[in-house]
Amino acid sequence: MGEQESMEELFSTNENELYGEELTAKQKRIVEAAIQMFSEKGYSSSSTSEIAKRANVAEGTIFRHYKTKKELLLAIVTPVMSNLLAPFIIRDLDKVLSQNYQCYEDFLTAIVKNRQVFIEKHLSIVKILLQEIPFHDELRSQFIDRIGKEVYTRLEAIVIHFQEKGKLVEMPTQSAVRLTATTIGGFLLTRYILLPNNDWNDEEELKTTIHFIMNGMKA
Amino acid sequence: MGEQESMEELFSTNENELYGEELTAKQKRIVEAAIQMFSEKGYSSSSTSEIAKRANVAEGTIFRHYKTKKELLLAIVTPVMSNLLAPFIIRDLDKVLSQNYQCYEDFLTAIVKNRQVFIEKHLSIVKILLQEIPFHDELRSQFIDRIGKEVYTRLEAIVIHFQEKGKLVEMPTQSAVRLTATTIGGFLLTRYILLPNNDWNDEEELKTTIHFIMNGMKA
Amino acid sequence: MGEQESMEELFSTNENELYGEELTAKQKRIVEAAIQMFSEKGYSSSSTSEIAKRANVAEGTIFRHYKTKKELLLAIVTPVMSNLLAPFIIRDLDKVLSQNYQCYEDFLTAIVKNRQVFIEKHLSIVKILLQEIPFHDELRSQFIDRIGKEVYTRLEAIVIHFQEKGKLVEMPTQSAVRLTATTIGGFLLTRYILLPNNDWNDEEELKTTIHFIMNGMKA
Amino acid sequence: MGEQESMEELFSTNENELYGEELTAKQKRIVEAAIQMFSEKGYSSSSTSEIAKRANVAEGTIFRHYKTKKELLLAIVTPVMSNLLAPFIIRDLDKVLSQNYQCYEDFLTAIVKNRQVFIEKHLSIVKILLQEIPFHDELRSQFIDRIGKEVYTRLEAIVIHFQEKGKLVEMPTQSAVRLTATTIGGFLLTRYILLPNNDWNDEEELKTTIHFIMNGMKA
DNA sequence: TATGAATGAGCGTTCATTCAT
DNA sequence: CATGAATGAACGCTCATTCAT
Repeated sequence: MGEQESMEELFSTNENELYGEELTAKQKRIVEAAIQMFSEKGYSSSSTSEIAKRANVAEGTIFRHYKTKKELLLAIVTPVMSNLLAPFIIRDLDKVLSQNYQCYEDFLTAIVKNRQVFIEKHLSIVKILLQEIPFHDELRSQFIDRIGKEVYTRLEAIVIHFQEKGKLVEMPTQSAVRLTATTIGGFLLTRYILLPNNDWNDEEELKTTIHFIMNGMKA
Repeated sequence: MGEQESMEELFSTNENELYGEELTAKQKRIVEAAIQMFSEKGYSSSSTSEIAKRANVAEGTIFRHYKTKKELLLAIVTPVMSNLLAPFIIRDLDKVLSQNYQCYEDFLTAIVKNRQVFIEKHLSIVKILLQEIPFHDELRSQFIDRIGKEVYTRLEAIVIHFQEKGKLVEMPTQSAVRLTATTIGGFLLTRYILLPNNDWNDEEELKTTIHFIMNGMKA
Repeated sequence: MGEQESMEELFSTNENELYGEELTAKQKRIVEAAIQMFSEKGYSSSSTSEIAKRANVAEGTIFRHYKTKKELLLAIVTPVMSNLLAPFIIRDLDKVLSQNYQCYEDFLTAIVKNRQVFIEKHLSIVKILLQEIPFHDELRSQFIDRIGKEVYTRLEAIVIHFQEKGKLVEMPTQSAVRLTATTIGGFLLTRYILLPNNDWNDEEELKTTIHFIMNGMKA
Repeated sequence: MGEQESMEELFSTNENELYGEELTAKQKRIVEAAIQMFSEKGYSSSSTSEIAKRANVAEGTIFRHYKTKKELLLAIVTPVMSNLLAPFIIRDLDKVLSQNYQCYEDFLTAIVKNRQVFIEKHLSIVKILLQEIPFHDELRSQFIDRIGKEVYTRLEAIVIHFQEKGKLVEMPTQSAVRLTATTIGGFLLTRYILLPNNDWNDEEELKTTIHFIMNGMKA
């Protein structure tokens, strides 16, 4: 109970502050219009003129706040990217590791649930991020170098932890990490991007997915 | 043994014939230049004038062969899409099902290996396909309706087959299918799109992945 | 005398307001350049890029004010079309009819003089209008349905009026109208379009033309 | 009677020979397709590629027979232009003049009827000619200098002839010519170009028109 | 700070014409 | 003689960005 709570806390992100209070009303409208357009038609097929129209703002106003169209993209996408995998980067992650086996399942469950809330809230932006990562070096390097690697390191630590306890099959750590990550990632991708229109029983589905991972990694 | 061979045959695609012999030399150069550009900068950030330049062809020549830029995209991407998941659509898939447990692993192994060859050969196009599916209704509906659903039906048949034999945990069929599909899909995505620069031991990795699925789905 | 004056008033058009005051300086230059080009080389042989050059304006500027090249054409041509035959549509035309025979000649004289002033002022545009009517449904239907038919009705009323007074030969009304209209129209066409370079004695020519009509329609 | 006949002969044009026998089957199809397109959408909005398509001929074939698109236009339009006013240029026109007053009406009637047949046969080409004359110096100068002036001279001779006989009002010859020419021209223009869809009683209408001219020119 | 008119480079596409087959 | 692939200039139009107000 107390554990649950503390974990929830652990991974919580104050989403209200993705973009700070410093955004003016017009800026907010610009950002919202841009998110809408970018996710609908893609970044490079969206025109600043239509963004301005949807935001009910003069075209020049966009460029007062964001020097270029690309800067607007980055302003939208980087905070989400930073926060998306934030829970894995938290310092006291280690504490979690010191807990017992059941808690590993709980840990996975909690983290996935938490990320689902986050993704649901920022689904459009997540889509934009996935779309644009391949074409913008800043995004890609930030994602891979800063975020991907950190997450990998954390997950590696977890896996080693459980492998040492003899609870996980002897497989290359890298594979174990990848299997966990891609299973969860695959689930989230399917759930929110590929087949969002299926009628998902989220509770059930999550349980199954975690079970599948645990089973798969067992000896 | 003989089985292996026949299966290999079963799933083989004559990649040389993705685009028939009917392509002229210039057409080939156009298609190649377009593939290069689309995968580098994305479809809508690629200009027909630069494609022409790279193909060493007059811009008008592109439009003699493809009425529009979009038609060029589709000409590149649809054959790959059709063939990508073709092995799952083969009629005598059912025969495979009548075989024993070990053969299921073999079946998965064979199919993944085969798809790896295909993907490696057409990696750029696969990337383009993934990028553009969200923005082109023709692509999306073709992918989901015609291909996705067929594959799902086949995989469902396989899963039910093994569930009936009592070899698979009692989980919702849909989940079982999704877990298999997303695990393999997740592996391929990671292997070729997200982290292609890792130094992968493909043989080992595949074995682990299959094992993981089999384990995960066991009771 | 006083009558003459009031009639002159009756048919006067404030040509200064063909295009309202709302046109900016650049817009005026665009419109003028377009009129020049369209009348010189025809609408579809005039390029927006050369119009821009002649107007000393960036090409994009044209499209800020007129969504398409065709919209530019219509913006130029429709006000002239509306005003060209406007005098025939005036409500109190009937009053004119209640006057005596001499006044009919005066009426024709006044109307033709008035239209000559208008045509001289907008000659280029009238040429464009005549050229483009066959190829633009909006123009043709507007000209025939809205304007042509109204004018016809008015002229018909006049002719019937004088036929009832026994002053005109018994001919099919339609023919009488056509003869009047085509005689005047033929004169204007010859005067301004076909042989504008003849040295015309306008005063004399008009008198002769009216006399010709009056004579021709007499019993 | 014999007179009538000889006049009919006088003005007859062997329309079959507008374009000589030397046209190959493909050339005929090209010319026909071009006439269709030019009159539908105008010369400069018609593309050689669509003309080729409609003629069921390769695009290159057009340029084998006509060096340029413009040459094709001229090949279509000049024979019609030459023949359109041909009757006025005939040498023995003078003979006609030596005849009496009734014959003048007959003369006008015969000439108009004859030209109606010609126009009906080549209506599309006449339309093209009218459209394109303002934009092609060759056409305009040929029309004005060679044809217009000749016709004018002939008509002038006729008018002077009748004025000398005291049968026509003393008006400037130029005006008299113009009135005749524009009345007939105005009729033909209205009949075939402006309001071809009215249900015309050609016989009646022609009689009225001629009467109108005769009346108008009487003292 | 916010505007929106103005820009001119660049877009996808069409064009009349050429020429090897 | 006929073809149609190839051309590259020119087309109408859109774009991200600038800047005077």
